[in-house]
Amino acid sequence: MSSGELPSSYDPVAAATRWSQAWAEADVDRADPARPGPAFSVVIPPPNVTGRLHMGHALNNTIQDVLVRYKRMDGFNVVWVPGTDHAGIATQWVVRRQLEAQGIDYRTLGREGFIEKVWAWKAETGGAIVSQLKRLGVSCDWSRERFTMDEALQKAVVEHFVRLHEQGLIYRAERLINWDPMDQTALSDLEVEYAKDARGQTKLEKGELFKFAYRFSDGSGEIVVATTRPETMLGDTAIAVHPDDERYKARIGQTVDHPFLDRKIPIVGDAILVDPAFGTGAVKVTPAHDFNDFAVGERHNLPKINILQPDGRLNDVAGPFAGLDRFEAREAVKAKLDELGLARGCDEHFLAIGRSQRSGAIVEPYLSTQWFVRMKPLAGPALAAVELGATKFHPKAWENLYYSWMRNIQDWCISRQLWWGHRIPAWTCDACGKIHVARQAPEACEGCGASALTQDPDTLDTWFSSALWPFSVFGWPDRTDDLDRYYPTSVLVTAFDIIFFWVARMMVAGIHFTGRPPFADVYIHALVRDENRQKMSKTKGNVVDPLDVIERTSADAFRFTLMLSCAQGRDILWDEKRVGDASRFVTKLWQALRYATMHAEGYDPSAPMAPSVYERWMEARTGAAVARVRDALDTYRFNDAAAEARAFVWDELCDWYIELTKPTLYREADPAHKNAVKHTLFQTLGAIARMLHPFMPMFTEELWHRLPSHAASGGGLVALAAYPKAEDFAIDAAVLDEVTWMQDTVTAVRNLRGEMELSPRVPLRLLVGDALLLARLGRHAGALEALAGVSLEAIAERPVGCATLVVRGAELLIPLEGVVDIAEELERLTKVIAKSAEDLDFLAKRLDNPDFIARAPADKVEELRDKVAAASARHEVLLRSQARLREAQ
RNA sequence: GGGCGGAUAGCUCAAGGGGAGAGCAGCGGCUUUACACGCCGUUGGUUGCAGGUUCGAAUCCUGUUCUGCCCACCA
Repeated sequence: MSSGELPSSYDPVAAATRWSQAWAEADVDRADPARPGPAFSVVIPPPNVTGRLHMGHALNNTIQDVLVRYKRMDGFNVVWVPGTDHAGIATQWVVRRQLEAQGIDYRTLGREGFIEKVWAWKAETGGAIVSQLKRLGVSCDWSRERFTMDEALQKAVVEHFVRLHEQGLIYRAERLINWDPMDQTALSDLEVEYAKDARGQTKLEKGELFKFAYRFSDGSGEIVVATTRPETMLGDTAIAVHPDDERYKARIGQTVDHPFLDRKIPIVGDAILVDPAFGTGAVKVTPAHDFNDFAVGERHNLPKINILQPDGRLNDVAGPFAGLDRFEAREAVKAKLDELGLARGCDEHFLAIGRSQRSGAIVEPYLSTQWFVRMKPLAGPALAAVELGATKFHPKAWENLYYSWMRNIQDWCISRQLWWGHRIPAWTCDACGKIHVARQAPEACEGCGASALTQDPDTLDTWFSSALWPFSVFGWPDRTDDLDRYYPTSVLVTAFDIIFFWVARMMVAGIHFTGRPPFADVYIHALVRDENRQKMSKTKGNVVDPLDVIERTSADAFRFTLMLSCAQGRDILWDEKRVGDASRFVTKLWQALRYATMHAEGYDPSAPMAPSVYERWMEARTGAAVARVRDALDTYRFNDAAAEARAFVWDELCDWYIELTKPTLYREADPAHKNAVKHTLFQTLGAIARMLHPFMPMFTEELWHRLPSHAASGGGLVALAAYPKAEDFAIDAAVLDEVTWMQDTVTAVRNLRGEMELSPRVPLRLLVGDALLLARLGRHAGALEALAGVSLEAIAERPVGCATLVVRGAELLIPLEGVVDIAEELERLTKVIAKSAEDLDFLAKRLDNPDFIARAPADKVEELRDKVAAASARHEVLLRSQARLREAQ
């Protein structure tokens, strides 16, 4: 591209298409295990195939892209695997609703027919999130895109299931599980959520505690129980009391009659379940419909009577109530008890009600035969991996959450009564009922030899396949070059809300199947909330669409905003205004480039260069900035990295260096010096393009190619250029000191102008008495003229009526005749002196403290002595000036 | 009922034992030949509160208040 005349503003839309094409042509994203360099591998947290890009995705993927681009430029063999998750329940729902909208009941299609519809839907709209991701400018290796229902990944899931089963870690059992009566499927404990009250604090909902009496079979009175779910009394098989409760102790072993059903119910003593102080101290026990009661049933060998159908209606066991919905039945049972004179009142009560994460239906504890993973033995090594530091969380505080979950882990219910998902690799013999778990459908029953076997109709929890993601995407269970080269992965970037669902389960599966934890680092990032600290959600209507933001601004500005906001351990409060800040930064940098290109003419990288102290200063500052940005990136402090880079560009390059180049570039000057100035400008901008590329990939590519030095430096894409290293830049302490001194002088003059409200147009003279000082300052005459509007002059004798500046203990005078009157300067000086006295006092007091001298480290004492000396000298100079000024008055 | 964060300028956040910083907002100057999406200068803080440790505390310890979150089977 020709560098010619630069447009006055950056065109993000053109840049996006131009550079994403260029990257694709150059195979920038493409990973090749055969290439050299240490591996840096990342697997994307696969978004749901039903998903649309939201702020969380944008943040999550920008972070990964920053890391991936940084490491790629830094010589690593990088792979970033993208993909999507089949999201069993969510996807089945979406397609089901779509069919319903066309008047089709999905069940009429049959299993095969429905699944075909899902695949058709996926082919048509399922890739939306992928193309949305691309607009962020992320550099995933799209040739490796995976879907958790891909054939290869299905094979991995089968292997996962079969091996765990062989090892006795997967079992089938009748248990009380969480049942969603709306979707009619089992759920894991994690998929059950509890409502939050207005404050979002507690999760109790208003309900009632209904009391009713059971009459003893022998007619010797009644016992009153309290319940929040009266309808479950149809499944009661015991009444529990505390064994030490004097009221009921003697009743243990006796029975009561069920009022509607032909059933005698025993009184049992159970110290674990019963709190004598709560309710009536007697608890009805329904082992088939309550987790606590189930445990009581196990302890006392009680029958478990299921009163529900899968759809939440009562079954035949419920006798007169059969066919009623569970909530209708509740009222009917209460009415009936009342009618029989057994109701004993009702108290208001607050309780936790579990709802399905997906459907929102109130979850029912339900007796059912399902598949489970025995988690305890699997959790041990996964726990140890973090404890021993083989996998590290950033920020570290999240390890606590991981530990607490892993240490109290329960068995995982993995079967789902859904059609869409990984089918369970288990077959039941039609003849004898024997169950076969196998990689392929068995030819014949191992028990009776019959050939008719039926595959388990259920599918697996989506997370059962996600758990394999870090190695299934590389070809596991086969041994592949990818697996050798890229597993374990380097870092997992995700939000805290799926630490249990996903991170913990990947740790478990990864260690169990490969012997190694799946990632070295886990970076947990923040949630993006709205400006009122509310979670973004469709129902609240406060969702900000990342694509809208990109359209209004640019992907580069958007990404930079996210990174500037990305402080560890804090949520991000979204404020569109901040994208404006980032856009201004893009513009600022663009303008700096414009300035550089304006002066490109005559630049010759092979011609002689005569750099001044300012060129060497710029180089040194660049090296320091590179070091700071690298350090921040290496420790996942993205906000610091972005802020350091911005401060460097704005405060050092633009506000100082570019201004310092003007006297040289706009006037006649030594050609070798001019050449060096241009060289430094281009070099610095080139370093900035590379430094910022991970944050703003398209803009920096544009910048890189527009640099007049681009062709000369060999061309190529910045995406493939080397990330700058601090050691590439010479850092000379004397140079830094010299320029800082000049800057202090300029700032002192500007400060005076500000205080005096003197326009920069008003020329001032800067008088120096000391010949040595004058010689030194003389080297910066051009800078002082350009930046502070002062001309240097030697004086033999101090003129009357001068403003005084003290820079590094030296007195500089500015004659005020005809500019401001002496009284005004006296007033200013008095303020300055007051401050100076305060400073000196503060420092001297500390030095006067004998304890400080005695106990503080020697270097701190020395440091303070120097400070006191400097402050004291400055103060003296100021006082003398004041005295002289008073005389002059 | 357990556990984990957070509280610093008007706002959003830095500083993790040595005179509290940035961006935005505010105020006062600048139509300076890259940029008014700009430049220069500048106001603003008893670091939630109360104790303690230390020569020295925003920083470490104890308590406390507010605030956000996670886990848990109280009928």
